Amino acid sequence: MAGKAEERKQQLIKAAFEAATDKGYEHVTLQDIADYAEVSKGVPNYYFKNKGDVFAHLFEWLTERIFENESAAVDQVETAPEKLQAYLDQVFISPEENRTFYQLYLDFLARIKQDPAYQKINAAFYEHCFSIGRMIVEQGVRDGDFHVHDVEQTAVMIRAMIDGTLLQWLTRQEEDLHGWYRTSCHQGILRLVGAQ
Amino acid sequence: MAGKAEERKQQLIKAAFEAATDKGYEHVTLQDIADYAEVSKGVPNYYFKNKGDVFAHLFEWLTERIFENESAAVDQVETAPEKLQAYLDQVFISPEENRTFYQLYLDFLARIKQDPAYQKINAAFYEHCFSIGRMIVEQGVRDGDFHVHDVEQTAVMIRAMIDGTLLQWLTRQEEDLHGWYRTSCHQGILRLVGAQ
DNA sequence: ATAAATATTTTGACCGGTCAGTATAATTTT
DNA sequence: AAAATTATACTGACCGGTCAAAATATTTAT
Repeated sequence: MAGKAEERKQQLIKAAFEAATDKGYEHVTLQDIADYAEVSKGVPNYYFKNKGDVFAHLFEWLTERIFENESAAVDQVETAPEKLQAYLDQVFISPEENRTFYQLYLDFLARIKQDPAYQKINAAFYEHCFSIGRMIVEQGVRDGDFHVHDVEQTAVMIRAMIDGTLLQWLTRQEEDLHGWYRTSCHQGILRLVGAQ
Repeated sequence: MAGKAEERKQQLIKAAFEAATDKGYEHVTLQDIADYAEVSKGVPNYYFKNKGDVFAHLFEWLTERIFENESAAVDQVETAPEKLQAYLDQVFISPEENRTFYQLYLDFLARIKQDPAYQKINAAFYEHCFSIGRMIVEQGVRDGDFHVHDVEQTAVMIRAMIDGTLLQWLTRQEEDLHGWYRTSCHQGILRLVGAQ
């Protein structure tokens, strides 16, 4: 059945994710993916065009999952400042959880230039992120909590702030900075949106 | 001579840089480096421990060059707002020049986790960047142009803003966004530093 | 219901090719 | 000539992708 094949694909994507978090994206071989999924070497090639195709699907899965988590977090509170807080709490959910996800995301970012498929997936992810930011800013302006000239620009800058902060936190492997980066990012964004 | 060996190393690093901008970091082989330097295959291994060592030196060279350019730009003007402007003009100097440098930088960032040597080089680069930001913010506060509570935090957030913006611009390969990102980043930072 | 036929999925050996690193020979420099 | 440098050939490991055969599931025929 088609459902069965889809399940297998999901299993392989999950295996690729685990292999990548263990060994680092670039060192993952088709054999690794098969091993982690507990199937034989030929299986990944049976369900996917090639290795890159597996990773493209993983990238898609990863960005969709990040977006869904962020989106769900924002939806659970009412006011714009609360939504912003919830958004950032989700982005900086915990050092352990963040690290695997965003390290892998960074691996993909570095390869976007080479692969149009990655580019497309990332464009969709950005659009999703911008939509969260736009929604929060619009509501904040409407409620008089925020003050901005250009909602779209602000939404884009909010994501730039988040990505830049996460990037720094990831690449400075110093201890304990996680909480500091979360509050710094929060305060920075509050300034971006002209909160009082 | 020691100077001669240093020159050769520089030639090889330059070759690695050109090969990487042409073919993409991950596809560069030792043979490529030799070819671009117009020497034979054995030479890179004679002057460097191994391939990773060549790239570590390239990373160092790259980040130092970025920092020097930014630093020089800032030094050419007087006031804090002017320095900020000059800083960003240098960061967003032109789509073509930026793209090769920052694409390669992004490649390195993705590999920091795997390689302590890369991590160290990047830590030094960040420290340099923060020092530029700190200096501008301190002067701005002193002159009454800027208003911030925490200079250090602001310096770090300025770089996060820059990196996040560059990252977005790089990965959204849409045309013409370069100028828009420059002004957006500028306006965002002006809010971060409490200008007006 | 059972057997036979067919379709799908899985296996793992294998191939072609790449590449980092090595060893040694040739060349240049001192 | 001795040392340093460069050129070239080679090695061994690795890996992506293929494929024929085996195993399993599904359908059809009796």
